[in-house]
Amino acid sequence: MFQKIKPKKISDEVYEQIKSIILSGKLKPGERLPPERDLAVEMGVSRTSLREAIQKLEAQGFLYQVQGGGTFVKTITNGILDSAIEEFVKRDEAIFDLMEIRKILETWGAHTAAIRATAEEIDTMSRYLDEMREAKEKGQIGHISDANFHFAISYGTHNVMLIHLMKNLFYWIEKVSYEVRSRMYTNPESHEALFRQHTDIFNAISARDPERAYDAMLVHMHYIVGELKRIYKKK
Amino acid sequence: MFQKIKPKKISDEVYEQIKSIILSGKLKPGERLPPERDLAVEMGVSRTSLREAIQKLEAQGFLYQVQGGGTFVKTITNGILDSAIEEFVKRDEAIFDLMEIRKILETWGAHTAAIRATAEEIDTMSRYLDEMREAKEKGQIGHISDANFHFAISYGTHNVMLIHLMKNLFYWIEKVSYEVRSRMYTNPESHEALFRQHTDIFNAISARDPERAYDAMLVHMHYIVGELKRIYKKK
DNA sequence: AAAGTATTTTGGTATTACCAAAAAACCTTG
DNA sequence: CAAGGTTTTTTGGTAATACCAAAATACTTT
Repeated sequence: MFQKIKPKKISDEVYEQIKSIILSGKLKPGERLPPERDLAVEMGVSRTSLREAIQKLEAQGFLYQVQGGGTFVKTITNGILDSAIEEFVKRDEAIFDLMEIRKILETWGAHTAAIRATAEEIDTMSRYLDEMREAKEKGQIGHISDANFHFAISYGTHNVMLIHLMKNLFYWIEKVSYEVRSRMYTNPESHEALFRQHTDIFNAISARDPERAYDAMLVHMHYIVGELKRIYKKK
Repeated sequence: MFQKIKPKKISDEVYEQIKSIILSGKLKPGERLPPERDLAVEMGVSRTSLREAIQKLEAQGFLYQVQGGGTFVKTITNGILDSAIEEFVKRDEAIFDLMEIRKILETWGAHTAAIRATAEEIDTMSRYLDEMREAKEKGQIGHISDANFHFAISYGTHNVMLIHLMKNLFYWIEKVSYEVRSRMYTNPESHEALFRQHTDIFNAISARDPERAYDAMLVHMHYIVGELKRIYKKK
C-alpha cells in the first residue's frame, strides 16, 4: 500500500542514480565513468560520498576500479559463460561453441540494428569502419576498431541484455583465441576480405535493409569460423 | 599454477577482516560495532577506509548503520542487495529483453536439434511432452516438464555454451514472470494452445525438419511474448 | 619509428572539520 | 522521588584538502 520513503543519505541517491543509468543502458559495459573528481562536481556532491556509492556498486558487481586507470562498467552477465567455459578440458575447444553463439546473436543483431538503430548509432559504426580502413592502409591490425564496430551494431539493437552478453562473449573469444585471431590479420588477402565483409554489413544496416544485413553478417561469421578451423587444423 | 595475489587495497583488507569476524560468530547478529572513530584507530586505518569497507558490507547485507545510533550486525541476511544481474531482471522492461534473447536462441536451438540430436535425446523430448499431456489432462500446471522439454532441445544442439545460457535465461525468466506464467496455465484455452505448439515443435524435430522446427518454435515464442504483453499492459 | 623516460591523470588513503540524528545525561516540576 | 522535558554528548554522514601510488599519456632520445 504505502511506498517506502526514499533514501535520505546522499551516497544512496548517488548510488541509485548511477545504477539506473547502467541498467537503462545509457552506460554500456566496458565504458569508463568520468574521473571521480569531475563526476563529484557534476553531481554536486563530495568525492567522499561519490566513492561510498561506488563501493556499493562495486560490491554488487556493477563497476570495477583500477588505480590510475579509471572506473569501468562491468558486464552484468558475468559468471554465466565463466561456468560454461570450465566444462571444457582444453579451453580453446570452447572457441567453436562460442563462435556458434556469436553467429546467432550477431546475425540477429545486424538484422535488428538495421531496423532500430538511430542515425547517431549508424554514424558511430561508420566511424569505426573508417578506423579499420585507415589501419588496413597503414598495415596495422585494427582489431580494436573491429571489436568496436561489432559493439556499435549491438548498441543499435537497443537490447541492453544483448549488449552485455556480446561484450562478455567477445571477452572470452579474445581470451581463448588471441594468437589465432591475430594471425588472420597478418594475411593481407584475409585482411582485405574482412574489410569488405564489414563494409557490406555497414552498407546494409545504413540502407535499413535487415535481410541483407543478416546475410552479410552471416557471411562474415562463416568466414571467420572457416579461418579458425583452417588455422587450428595446422596446429 | 600460481595463485592471484589478494587484495592490496586497505579498505579491502578491512572488509575481509570484519566479514570473517562476523562469519566466525565472534560478532553476533544485533551486536553493535565500536564507533567508527575508535575502530579506525584500533585497526590502524583512516576513518575513510573503514567507512568504505562498511559500505561494502552494508551492500552485501552484513551490516546496517543508523546515524547517531551506531553500526550493527544484521540479524537476517535477506536484506541483502541483489547482484547486478538480478537488479537488471527485476525491472518490468527486462522481461522483453530476456524474451527477445530467448527467441533467438531457442529458434536456432530447435533448428539445430532437428539436425544434431541423437535418437535418445529426441526420446527424452517425447517423454517430457508426454508429461505435459498428462499434467494438462489432470488439470495440473506442468511447468517443470515444460522447462525440461526446452532444456532437452538445447541439449540436442550439443553446444555446451547454449545449454548454460538457456539454463540461466530460464532461471531469470522464471524468477521475474512467475505469476504471469501461472496465469497462462490457468486459462484452459491458453494451456491447450501451448501444448499444441510444443507438439508441433517436437514433431518437426523428430521428423528432422529444421525449417519447420524453427518456425514452430518461433510461433511458440511469439505466442508467449504476446501473452506477456497482454498481461503487463493490464498492470 | 621504436624504445625509454618524464609528466599528467586518476584512483586510494589520511586528516580535519562540521552537520544531523540518536542516545545519554541533566534538569525541571509535580 | 518520579515523570517528563531539555541540554549535552555520542555517533554516523558529508565536505574539503592534501598527498601517495599506479596507470596512462606525452615527450625525448636513439
